[in-house]
Amino acid sequence: MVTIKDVAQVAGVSHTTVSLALRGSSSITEETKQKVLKAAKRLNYHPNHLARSLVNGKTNVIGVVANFFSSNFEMEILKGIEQSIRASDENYMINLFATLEKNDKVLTDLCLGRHVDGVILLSISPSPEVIKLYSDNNCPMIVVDEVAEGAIEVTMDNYHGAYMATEHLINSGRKDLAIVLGDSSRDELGLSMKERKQGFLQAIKDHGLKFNERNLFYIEDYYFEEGQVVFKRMQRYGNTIDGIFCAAGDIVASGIMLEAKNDRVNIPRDLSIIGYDDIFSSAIIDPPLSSIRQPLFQIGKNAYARMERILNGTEEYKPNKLVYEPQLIARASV
Amino acid sequence: MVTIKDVAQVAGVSHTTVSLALRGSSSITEETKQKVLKAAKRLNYHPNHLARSLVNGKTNVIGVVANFFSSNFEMEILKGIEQSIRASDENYMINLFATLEKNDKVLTDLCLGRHVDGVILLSISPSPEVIKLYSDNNCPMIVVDEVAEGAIEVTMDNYHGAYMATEHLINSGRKDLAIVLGDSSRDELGLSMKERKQGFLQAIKDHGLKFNERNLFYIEDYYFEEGQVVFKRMQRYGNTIDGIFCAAGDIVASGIMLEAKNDRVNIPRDLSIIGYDDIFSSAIIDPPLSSIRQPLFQIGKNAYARMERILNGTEEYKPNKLVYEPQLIARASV
DNA sequence: CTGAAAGCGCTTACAG
DNA sequence: CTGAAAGCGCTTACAG
Repeated sequence: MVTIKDVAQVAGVSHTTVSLALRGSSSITEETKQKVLKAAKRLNYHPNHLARSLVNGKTNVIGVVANFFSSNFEMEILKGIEQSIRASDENYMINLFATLEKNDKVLTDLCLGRHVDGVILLSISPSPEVIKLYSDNNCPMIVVDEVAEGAIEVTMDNYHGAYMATEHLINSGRKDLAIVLGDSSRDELGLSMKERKQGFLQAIKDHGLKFNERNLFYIEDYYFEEGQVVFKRMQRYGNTIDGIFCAAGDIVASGIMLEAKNDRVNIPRDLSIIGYDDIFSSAIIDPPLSSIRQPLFQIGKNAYARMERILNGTEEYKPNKLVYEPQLIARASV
Repeated sequence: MVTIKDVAQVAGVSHTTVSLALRGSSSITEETKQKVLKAAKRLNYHPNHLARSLVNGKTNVIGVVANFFSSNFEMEILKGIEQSIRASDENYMINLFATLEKNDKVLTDLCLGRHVDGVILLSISPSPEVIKLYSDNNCPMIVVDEVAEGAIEVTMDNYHGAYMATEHLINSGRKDLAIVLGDSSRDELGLSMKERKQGFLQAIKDHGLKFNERNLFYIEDYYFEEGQVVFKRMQRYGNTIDGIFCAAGDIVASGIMLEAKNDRVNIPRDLSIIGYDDIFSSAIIDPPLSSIRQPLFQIGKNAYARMERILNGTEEYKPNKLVYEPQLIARASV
């Protein structure tokens, strides 16, 4: 392994000079600088990032933490982050951490173990202790889609989205509504699901309808197949459901639709359904699926750009809240 | 920031002892060990990973490099990797690097800058120099979906997949076939696209048909919308195309189908189409899209598990080749 | 303009 | 069983 000392030896200077020259210090002659650069090139020298970070106190990596990265929500946000990285000429690395349980442990280690300069959490809810830890350690934290008093909170108006979706069902004459919620944390509903449930219930109430608790369904992993299972569960008792708000998203909604089709249930004649996320396929399935669109790409893009500005000192780190608005996309499934 | 010395002071021992105790050295009394653990806990001590890695010479991170992570191919592989991580009790971190150009630069820096202990490349083709660099530095490299003589190569039989797809079209009576290729590298076709093209042409030849060069189409970003554009391009000249092999994947194929529908072209009566990847929505769009399925999830799972075994010494790192077989999923679009 | 020294926070022989 | 010392590869005052 070639180190700064090897370069120094070849260039015939001290390793201090190499360090200075390599980072373009103005106190180095153009001549010695060239010597150093040439030697570095010849030896194919690359600074050891660990050593550098250890003394600098910064790692140049931004951590992105989520329960998983393989679902549509995370994927769209990642797309935005990627685009932002490309548009920038800074050089932060993105470190993805998938963590199902023990969030606090991972987050604590990320910060205190000096793995990252800042973090972006996706649908992860940090405890107040962790938030304080980050704040005490000057490690900026942007939390997307969850509550995090004391950090930068970026949320979508899920209440409003759900309200619109539900109203859309009601306006088309549906009366016996069901809701499908996603519950990946396995103990408590995440922020967005909580809000969607509230929006759904409120819309029902505001329109003088009643909600039957039996019409509350849960899925866990946001898989297509879970939608199929949910539909079967719906059929178990004398089913009078005529409208489904699939708050768990379009993929699950698609599964419900396929099973409904197999079961000769005509959508939207016998049953209306609306999803969430407006994924690309929703426009081309049969019938096209109504949905609620969220600006996930933008959110990812902005979150990264902001983190970058905070880390390079262009913007001050100041905990606050930012809410994005969803949009109803009405299609033939309702 | 609390360091090992702070813990030592509180525990009333030397920092050496702390280091030993924390990692469960057998040469430490149970008593002092407890003292140390208590002190560490009280101070909320977390070892600085940078310092630790610097002296260990290993980082405990595995780099996953791709052009982007937001497409279906990468997503499915990521799913597999995630599952593998969860099934394991080792503690490697996954570092995702998205890099459009200058692959070699990134890869060199990853290795020489000691960012990672090993890398998994997705559809990224490393130069022979880089492969040698990794090998010289004892940094294992697994390359998925590309050529990499001297590293572990994991590929899918794209030639065979394309051949099956094309034959499927031909068997249903199609004669004037088109192919849509993805070309994200912007200079040379990637391995899988090259192979798919060959399989396609060979099948045509083997069945005594002819290929019209005009029927060769390219897209760049694997976007749904590009499929729509491609279909419009197909319509430009007196179109006699009656079968499309969308080697660029199901998302693009879906775009083609939507545009065809809008144009009152009946699938499969007037036009057959088959995609690649068998994404979840292919089963529910109208009509259901034939496709070629690849075991991406398995590939991701196995690649990670293997890397882990190599890094912890359970398996020897030995460059070789592994080929996975694709599977034809016939649906109504052909 | 350049170099010797100290230090970042850890681990690992080596004494005792 | 425990501690003093050296060292990982770098950067940053501080002299000269």
